[in-house]
Amino acid sequence: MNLSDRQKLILTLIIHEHIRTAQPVGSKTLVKKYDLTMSSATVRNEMAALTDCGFLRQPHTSAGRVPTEEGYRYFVGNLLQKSGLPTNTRRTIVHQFYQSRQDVEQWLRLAASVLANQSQAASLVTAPHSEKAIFKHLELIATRGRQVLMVLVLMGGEIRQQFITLTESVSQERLSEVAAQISTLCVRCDAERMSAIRPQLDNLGQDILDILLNEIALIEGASTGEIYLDGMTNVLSEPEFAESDEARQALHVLEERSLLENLLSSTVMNTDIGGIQVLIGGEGTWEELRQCSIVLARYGDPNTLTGSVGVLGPIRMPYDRTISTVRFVANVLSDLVSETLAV
Amino acid sequence: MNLSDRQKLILTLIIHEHIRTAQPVGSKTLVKKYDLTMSSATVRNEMAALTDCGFLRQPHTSAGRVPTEEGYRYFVGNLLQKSGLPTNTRRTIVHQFYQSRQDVEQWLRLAASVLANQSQAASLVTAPHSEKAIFKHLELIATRGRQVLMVLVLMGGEIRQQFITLTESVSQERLSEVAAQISTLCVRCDAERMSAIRPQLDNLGQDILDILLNEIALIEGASTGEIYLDGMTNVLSEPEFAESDEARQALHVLEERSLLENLLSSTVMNTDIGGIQVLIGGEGTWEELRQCSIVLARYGDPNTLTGSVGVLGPIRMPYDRTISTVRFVANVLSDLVSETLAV
DNA sequence: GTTTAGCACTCTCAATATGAGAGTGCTAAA
DNA sequence: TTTAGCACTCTCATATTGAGAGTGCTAAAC
Repeated sequence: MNLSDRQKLILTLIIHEHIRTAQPVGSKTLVKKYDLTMSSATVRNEMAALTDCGFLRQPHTSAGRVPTEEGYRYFVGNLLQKSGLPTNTRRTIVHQFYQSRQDVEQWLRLAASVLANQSQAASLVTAPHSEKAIFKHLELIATRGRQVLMVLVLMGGEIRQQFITLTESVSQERLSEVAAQISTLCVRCDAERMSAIRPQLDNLGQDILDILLNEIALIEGASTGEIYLDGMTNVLSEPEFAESDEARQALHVLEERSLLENLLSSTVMNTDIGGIQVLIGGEGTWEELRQCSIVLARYGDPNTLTGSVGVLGPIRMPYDRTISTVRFVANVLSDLVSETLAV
Repeated sequence: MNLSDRQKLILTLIIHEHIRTAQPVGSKTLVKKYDLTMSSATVRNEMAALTDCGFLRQPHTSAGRVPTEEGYRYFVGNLLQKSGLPTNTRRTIVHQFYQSRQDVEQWLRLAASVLANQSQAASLVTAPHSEKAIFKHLELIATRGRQVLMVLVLMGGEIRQQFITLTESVSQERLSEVAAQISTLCVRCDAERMSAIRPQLDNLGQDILDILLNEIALIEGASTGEIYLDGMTNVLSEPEFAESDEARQALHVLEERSLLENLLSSTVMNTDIGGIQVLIGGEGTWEELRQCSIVLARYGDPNTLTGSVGVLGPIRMPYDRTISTVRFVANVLSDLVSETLAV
């Protein structure tokens, strides 16, 4: 679909105005508010053309125009010029990370919080996760009787803890010995090479290794790391969600882990690090997100650790600002990951 | 305030009916629906009396009656007979815990999920936390350059991980040695006794110990363990929250960690393990929760590890069922804690 | 002394009507 | 190609109305 420059301008202005007011935009209003050099009739003609293209829509015969999903898509794809985040905003964000404790969990929480506040929408951040788990360290801590706390550290800082029950009670010394042995033999190994060292272990060691491998299989099976959410209530204050239960449905997608993982794996996975994916109105697939748009990015290191960051808000969302923010936060996290977690 | 048996009956029925329908209850309806042996006029007289007591309220002159917060409080305090959860419901819940992985995080997540589903409201669960941190084990893992991953395990299974930056690069062997030394010397010690062993350590050990003590102070300073939420969207489907932003405000209390911690510390802390606290309509203090009730319980071991479980829903909540569920889940968690985490 | 039937009264809510306002599309002139 | 002008359409806020539900009061019945 080829639009004239004037049509592009008008589409942009309508979207801009609609995002501001959440109301249908009329030709007269547009001319007045933006001091256009043409008359309202001209604008009306162009609006009619844009409506034919499927980029605008009239809620009813004599209302102004509202952008369609298609209109937003064209806008985001063709008319949006990359705008960076204001320098002082960037500075504020970086400052917050700099001030926080050096703890991955804190960083992710902070990232979610920053996104939610900056975009006044719901945000999600997933912990960095690698498809291939590489072993780093094992710790076994006796708790009581046959109960043992197993702490597993992967390259990249992912930590898993789990209680395991052994067939018989074992002393802490013995446990530490086995843990040290496995840690030494397996460091930097993947699951396959870890299996290979099984013969070198005694009975207890083999039992532990089996549990360990089982756990690693679970981690590799997970499509994403832990998920951090924030700003869910921001979405509820948008006028379009004032009374319908569209908001409930949308937030439900975030709350229900399995739905969210589905969504993430079907969209983010084919995004490059640094790239941005914008899902407008559920893209026909996600019925619950018909009223919402999602801006997603991946962060981390392409071949090893990656995670997702994103924002969920109403379709009527300030895309330029949101995209800049998501991109910036993704970059900050990428930097942090490569500085501290990289293999 | 002393009520006659008949008044108690009528109050109970009105609350019951109002919870079912979310509508004001009239005298005629009540007589018809519950086959009362008295006439509607009698009921009207009693209703007038209950209104004088402040237990009922008329939304407008010619509507039925609606229970006031005071009415709910009297009901919960005096009229609610302890009803256990149906046996098969209990069995289902226990079964779910039995099936889940042996992992505290999973248990808590599951507890939140069970509460949310059973009560069709929002739920919260805090991780078991002790006011006095007792050291159990330290692990130091070299990552890159001067960056070290510190893993701290407390008695009771609380685990903290943090990146620390040393003044100079240190080998993994050396780190393991220091970690083992501190672990051996400090096991079962509180912060004070840990400080006492400082002189026995070399320079590196002292640096690590300082960081460790700092971290422990942070943990002890936290009023609660990690918080797990679920079922936030359940609240949004209640009719009383259909369009106002009361729901937003209420959920905001859950989302904003600091608010929630405030709420928890000011209410749960004076509840015994096994006891139940019911907060109706914000109890005059929590403006944002005017339309909500919260049912809270503590679980764990009174002197060492405790956490909270609770449900947030509309004031118009089936208190008997909710209270039974919260109590039951709290008991299940208490059992799990004493079986696996106890010191 | 309670309880109840009867009745006038009140108030909400849904349905209906009305008119102002905003916006459109079309036509003819610039 | 653009624009002024105009008839037309549709929504939305407001007002009106009547049915329905519920109340409180009074006087009679138990």
